[in-house]
Amino acid sequence: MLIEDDPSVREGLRLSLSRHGHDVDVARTGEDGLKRLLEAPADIVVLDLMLPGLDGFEVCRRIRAGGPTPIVMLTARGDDLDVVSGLEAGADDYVVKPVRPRVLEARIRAVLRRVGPAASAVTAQETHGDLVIDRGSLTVSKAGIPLTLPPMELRLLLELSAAYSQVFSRQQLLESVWELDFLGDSRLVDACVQRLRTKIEDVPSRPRYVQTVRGFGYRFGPL
Amino acid sequence: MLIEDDPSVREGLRLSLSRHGHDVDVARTGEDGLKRLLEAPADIVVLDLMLPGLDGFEVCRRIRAGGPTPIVMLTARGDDLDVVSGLEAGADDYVVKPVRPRVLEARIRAVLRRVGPAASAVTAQETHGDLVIDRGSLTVSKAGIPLTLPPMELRLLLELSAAYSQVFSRQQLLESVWELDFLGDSRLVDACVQRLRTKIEDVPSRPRYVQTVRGFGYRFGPL
DNA sequence: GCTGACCATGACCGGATTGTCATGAGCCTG
DNA sequence: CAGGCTCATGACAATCCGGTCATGGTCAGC
Repeated sequence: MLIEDDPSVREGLRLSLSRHGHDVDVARTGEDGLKRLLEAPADIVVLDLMLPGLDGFEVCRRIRAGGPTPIVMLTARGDDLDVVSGLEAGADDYVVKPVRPRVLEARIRAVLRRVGPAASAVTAQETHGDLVIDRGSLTVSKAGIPLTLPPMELRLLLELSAAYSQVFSRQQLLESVWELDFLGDSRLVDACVQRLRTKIEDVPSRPRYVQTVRGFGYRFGPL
Repeated sequence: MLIEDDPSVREGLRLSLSRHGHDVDVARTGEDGLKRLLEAPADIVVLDLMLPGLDGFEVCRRIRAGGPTPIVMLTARGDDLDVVSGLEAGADDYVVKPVRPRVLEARIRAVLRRVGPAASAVTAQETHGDLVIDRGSLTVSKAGIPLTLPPMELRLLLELSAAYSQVFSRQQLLESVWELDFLGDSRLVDACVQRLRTKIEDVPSRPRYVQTVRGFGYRFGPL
């Protein structure tokens, strides 16, 4: 995943990385990058620091909070201080622009070589505020306290959170979570959502995670 | 382990690294460094490229051949080509002199952070609380007392503990542990888990090691 | 061939979970 | 402002699920 706002740099690097055999996904902003990473985790992230909107450091910290995905920072600022703070924000390497594609490629390989074997063993977990969802161990914890969710509620949560901010109709959820194709109306989903909310929300009537979209269905994510 | 021939650079870096809490061993030549690494393996090697005698690249390759010890290259030559060949020789990072101690420190930390968890996984022996699993000798002991586990229970334990905290469905376990592809339901896995628990758990009804994930399967690891 | 350990299977039980329903609150629309 | 639709809430009984046990089969070692 390449997160870079400058179109010429972006396309140049994308081309070069593709040529070296990488399957490259690109994002223009930090928000966009984070969103995509939730949907499709990447093996490594190349992250520009100077981004519109969310700051590169912040993006780095959030990626790091969400999992062990390695990060190579890419920036025009080569101050010692910048390098140090970049690495301390959780980056695995820090490369100063202008960068030759060959060098970036070599550094990416060095990081991937190191990470490679371990990466698969580490569980993928997402963090949303004080809610942590670990898809490997199928555990959910809130503010550090582990929750034990019943199967259906857990499946519902996994399904919703996998597609962050996407709206699901009840019909869709009945099919994907319950594997039923139900004809007609059912309040089944409502009931499950409700039970889930009592466990993961602070104030179930003012949900922060599972939102109701009146007339359509439900959605995972903040307002 | 710091391998550097220039006395002033060597002492400067040694001081700075010590101050940051590292236990630094130094060597003046590549031969010397390699010899010492055999006697006392280091957590990481900082390696100057311009060495008398054995060439830095060669040293790097030999260290790499000997094990997964991470290497940070340190050199005055900052050509793109040098960087690329240094990384391809197996270095984890490549730093160009003159280097600020803080920057080197930050880069060392970044490499160690990444390597840390993997390095300890090298041994064939895992310890989980008072339970020790040795994959080499296929022995398991609890609180120092060796246990003799029947084949199936042992295989189950090895399989589950290999992917720490990962959830396995009964179906998956039947395939990976029993090498059956069973259609439909069977209490086989449950029964084996139960027998295993009576041996490795203090309180089988409150397991610390093999957890039930209701509706999904089993998992090795704490809640 | 005998013996004992180990393994697979099925039945059963208790408790957690779930789907349904009735009721009431909340929100748009006319 | 009232009506109607949508959703939240709480209760309840049927169901599902996993733990436990008893039984019989298989295998290795003696």
